[in-house]
Amino acid sequence: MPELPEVETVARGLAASLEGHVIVKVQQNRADLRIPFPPNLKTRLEGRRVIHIGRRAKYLLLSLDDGQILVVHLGMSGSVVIRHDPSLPPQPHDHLVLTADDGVVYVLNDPRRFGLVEMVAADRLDEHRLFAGLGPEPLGNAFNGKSLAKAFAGKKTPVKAALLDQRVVAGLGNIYVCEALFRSGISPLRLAGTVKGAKAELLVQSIRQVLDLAIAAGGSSLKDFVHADGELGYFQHSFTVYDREGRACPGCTCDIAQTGGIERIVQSGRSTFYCPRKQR
DNA sequence: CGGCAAACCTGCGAGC
DNA sequence: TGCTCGCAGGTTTGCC
Repeated sequence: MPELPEVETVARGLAASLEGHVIVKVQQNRADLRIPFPPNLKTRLEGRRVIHIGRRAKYLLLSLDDGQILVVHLGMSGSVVIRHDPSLPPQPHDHLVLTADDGVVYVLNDPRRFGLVEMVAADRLDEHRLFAGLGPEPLGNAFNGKSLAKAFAGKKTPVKAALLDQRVVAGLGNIYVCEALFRSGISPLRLAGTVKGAKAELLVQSIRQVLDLAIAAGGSSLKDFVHADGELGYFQHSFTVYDREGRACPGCTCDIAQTGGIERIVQSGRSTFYCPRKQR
């Protein structure tokens, strides 16, 4: 489900409620998601205070008072929701349930189980296998036209696939890559190595813009994404190309009956939505 | 090494 | 109504 804006939205919602509180009870309902849960997770979490909640790429980071970080990835279908009424019945696919010292309950639910939970020492986070190869944060200072062009240099893969590569830039997924490419007027079929100079700079600005707007909208709620507080994001109403096959391209003045509007193609096994007239 | 398809798993909507 | 098929926001593996 979630790309960077959705994970950022969840992190902010959790921070507002859970930061500063002690985890008093942990209920783990299965042994693994994509990978096994950390051994002795219950023992390692109970009694710990959550001192900070942040995000790196698409990973939620819950910093604990013992120097460890609880790392959570939501995969395609994961969510973390706050359950203020602990008497509510558990839902299918509730895999991990944390109770805080104020009685508030936090539930990790993930039907497809593509997500993961890991425990990492804070001072070793960057060298951990999940984080060691990650590219720069797209909203950070290290990400700019020059650095992106450098990461693209010599790549023969389509720019769409290159932007989905978390080693190039960390946090983009299928939706926001499609949207950013549309904003920059770059065809998803163009080879990454040909995107440089002013084009690379424009692409960087397009990525930043679409992520900023999506975060301000609380992310995108397609099927099942909800904020930690249960609210829906609404950026899906602002999609220009994603999931809009056959619809008019905003800014295209040509006749949609003749052009067919937004097109859907498959690249590396995943849907790409774009306008072949505006994106070159 | 680079690039792509397939695999992991469940749910849902479309179409017959 | 009920079935089958295809597709879904991610990442890793293994093959060419």
